[in-house]
Amino acid sequence: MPHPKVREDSLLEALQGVFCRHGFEGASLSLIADATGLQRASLYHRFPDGKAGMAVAVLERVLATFGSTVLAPLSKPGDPAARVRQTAKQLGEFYAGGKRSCLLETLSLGAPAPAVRAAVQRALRAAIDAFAAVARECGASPAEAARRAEQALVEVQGALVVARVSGDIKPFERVLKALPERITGD
Amino acid sequence: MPHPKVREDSLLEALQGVFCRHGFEGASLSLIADATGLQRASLYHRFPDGKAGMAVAVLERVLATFGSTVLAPLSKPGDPAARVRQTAKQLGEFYAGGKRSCLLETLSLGAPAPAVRAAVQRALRAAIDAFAAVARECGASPAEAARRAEQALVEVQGALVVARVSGDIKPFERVLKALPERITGD
DNA sequence: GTCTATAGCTTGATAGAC
DNA sequence: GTCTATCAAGCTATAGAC
Repeated sequence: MPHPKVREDSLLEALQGVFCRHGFEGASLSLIADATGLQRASLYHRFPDGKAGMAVAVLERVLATFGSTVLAPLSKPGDPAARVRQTAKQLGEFYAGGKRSCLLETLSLGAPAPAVRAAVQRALRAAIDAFAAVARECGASPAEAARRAEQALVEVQGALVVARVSGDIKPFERVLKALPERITGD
Repeated sequence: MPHPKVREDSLLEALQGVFCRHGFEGASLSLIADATGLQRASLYHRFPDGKAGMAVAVLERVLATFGSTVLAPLSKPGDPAARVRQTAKQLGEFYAGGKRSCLLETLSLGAPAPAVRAAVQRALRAAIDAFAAVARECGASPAEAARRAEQALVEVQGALVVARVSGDIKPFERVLKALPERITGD
């Protein structure tokens, strides 16, 4: 593809926005066409598997960028607490300070295609594993590390939902601030 | 209405299930008709405002039953911690042990009608206020009580999302177990 | 690689018989 | 109060020109 009208990256970014705001069933192709600037037929050329293929592609790209930006500090050397603080900061940017919903939530609603479900689960697993690895470094047992990582994910997801419903991002900010101690165990 | 084919209560219960699983945009009238056993036209007779009216009716009914069962222990006399424990137990049943999503989450996705948005916000506010009142009884300042109540809601919502994505209800069970100390402050 | 055009179905909602 | 029948508009997806 020498001259795509819309580059892969901005295409996926626009797709992400729509899936983020409307979920899988709510993301109609008209909405997607408007957001991407491509016609329906062009979208099917880029994503032969249709809407499900678009969702999987978005999830895979998010998993990649999420890993290389948000989760990257977690697997670097240095003080664990400082690394988690850095990741908390990245999380704040990734979710636009709490104003953006998480694809794992929005794309898991309804009856998504099996490929979408699987991609969502992979992404959640990756995030949990990354947090758990840091907790282990802090001396937690495997079971305890998993518990802390899951709790961290629970709080982030919950804060995003509460923020969407209430319009109040303060709970999200508090969750991010408390994130390091949730992982290190104080 | 002397002889409705489907009684108001079971009608709303079926509606709740569909909105719960699919959200507002994903809950099509065909899905709703199948779940309720009524034809589309009959649904419009019962809910002249259409799908938005159905969602609001479900939210109002849930707010009522939620208040009279789940939140009721919170406003009774007696040991605050014991009352929150009772509410945690009720929460577990209300959300089917973590296998059922929360309407506040599913109905806030997409671009719901203003009336739906408002009903969702009212319900969230009622839950937060009920928890905050107990926290105040335990000696928390208004600001601290609000913080604890919001944190409790955040954890419940987050655990339900994680449970839906991963199929693992253990984080939800842990959240319920920790709920009393979240409110009382230990 | 993108487009216009269209197929075929489903959507939310209404009209009117019973 | 529920139904069948229907509407216009929306939907996902495809065909084929450029």
